[in-house]
Amino acid sequence: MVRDAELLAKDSIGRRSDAVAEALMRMIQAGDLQEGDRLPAERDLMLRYGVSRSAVREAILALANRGLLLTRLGHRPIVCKPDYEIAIDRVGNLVGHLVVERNGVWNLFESRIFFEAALARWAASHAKRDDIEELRGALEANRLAIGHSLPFDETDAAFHAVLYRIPGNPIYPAVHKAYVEWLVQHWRSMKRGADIDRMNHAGHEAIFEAIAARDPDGAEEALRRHLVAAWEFVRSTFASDRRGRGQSPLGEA
Amino acid sequence: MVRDAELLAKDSIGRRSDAVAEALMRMIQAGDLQEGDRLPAERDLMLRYGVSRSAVREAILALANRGLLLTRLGHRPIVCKPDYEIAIDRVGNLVGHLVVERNGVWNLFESRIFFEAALARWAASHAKRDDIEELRGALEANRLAIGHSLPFDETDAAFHAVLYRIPGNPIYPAVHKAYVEWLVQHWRSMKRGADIDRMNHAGHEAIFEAIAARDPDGAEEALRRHLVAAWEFVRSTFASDRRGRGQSPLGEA
DNA sequence: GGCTGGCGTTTGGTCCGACCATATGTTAGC
DNA sequence: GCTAACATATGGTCGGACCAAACGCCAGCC
Repeated sequence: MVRDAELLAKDSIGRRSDAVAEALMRMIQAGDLQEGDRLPAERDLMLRYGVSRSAVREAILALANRGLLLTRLGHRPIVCKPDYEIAIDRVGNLVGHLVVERNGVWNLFESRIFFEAALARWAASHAKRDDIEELRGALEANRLAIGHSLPFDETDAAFHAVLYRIPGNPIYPAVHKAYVEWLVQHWRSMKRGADIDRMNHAGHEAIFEAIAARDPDGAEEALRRHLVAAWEFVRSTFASDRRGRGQSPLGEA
Repeated sequence: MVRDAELLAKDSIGRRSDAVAEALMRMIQAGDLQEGDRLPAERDLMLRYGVSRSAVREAILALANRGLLLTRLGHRPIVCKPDYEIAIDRVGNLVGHLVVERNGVWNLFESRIFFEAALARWAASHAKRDDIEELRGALEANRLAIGHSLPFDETDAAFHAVLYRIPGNPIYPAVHKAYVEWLVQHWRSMKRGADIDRMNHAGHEAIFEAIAARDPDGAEEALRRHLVAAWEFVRSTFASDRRGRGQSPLGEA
């Protein structure tokens, strides 16, 4: 029994469960608990730290809420080092609350336009030949899916995903995934025809052409046009949230 | 007693506490519980929903972890609608885990350079006269703080903050706050002289001049130079995390 | 011998009742 | 009228009990 060695500081002022959670977090960060390892059982921990099971449970719950642990009934909790996607996932439910407020969805979408415009510019300046080919492939797949809503949406997202992947920073694909998840709810259940698909595909094509032509300004403008058009088409689906005031994503030009 | 009306679905499959949490969340989202309102007492809720106090507590804890409730000992929990800052705050502790891994800090900083470069470009294209004046004021305050580490850092952050504020999207200032919080730990306790301050101020000045001159390309390049220089100066402070492979933020030019 | 089924063990999920610590409101005493 | 002690409300902790899902072991069957 390592009880004495791992005793909690008795003078800690906060909740016991916080102290336990911190102790566990230190163990994880220090590497005593590797990713995939199973945590000691609740009843063991309560002996080890000299607290009740309630405190242990609340600590485990807190870490699970932060994505550091994965709990299943009947299983010991599993240590689960979070990646950027999980990190953004955790904040996802909060975003759900934020977007209900005035302009919430627009703010979110505007940030996407802003970020993605910068990505398009970057791609036009720095994309390697392989990147361009990948983009071309995604564009072609998108073209073939015209008229089939579900596959079109998937290839649509895949095309944009390439843009997020090109800079090589693992944070960006996670951001993209977050945008897709948070925004997709707002144009679900939309009946649309192949003409809309064609419009979007044309937008993708213009973006691709500008990037392939190494034209940053053109790439950014094409992307802004594409996303703004998509927004204009879709914003009728939620009457409660309008663009309202705010600068146009296309600028004053 | 409204017990019957608010009974939980008995056929719910997950944990009881999750069901309670969801019920509370719906009440918050529906506006039955306004921001600042106090939640019913735990003992009331356990009667209302017909579950034990443990379940109620775990539900409250989960919502508190997500930032929807603010709990104090002896007080009833207070409903606390999260803003973007809180949302990003919640994900903050996770980032602490992420940056310890290889290139973690660099990935984070690179994303900041990327985002802020786009902000500089935007400012050069769209900043209003008031925005420019605000930027000029921040620059001047920064100049006056040269040689005084703490005030200089503050005015430094304030200068950059103006860039995040100019587009008018409330998400961006929250992102800036997050960057500052996450990255500041990595160049804390750095002894530096006024010459370093002068270098950073010169960087700010170059950014301001380009924005004031309505030169997007120049603004972006000045900002990249400034941040990359700051990075190069600071990265010696943590030997375990290097830039490693990855494209230069200045491009191949 | 190998697969399969059942049974006991482990372990998380829930409940109950009690007590403690802190904050607030109330009242008795000066 | 002000202050201090008391009562009340409320979250935090505890210990024990039981339930349900998952796992592991072992016997029995093909």
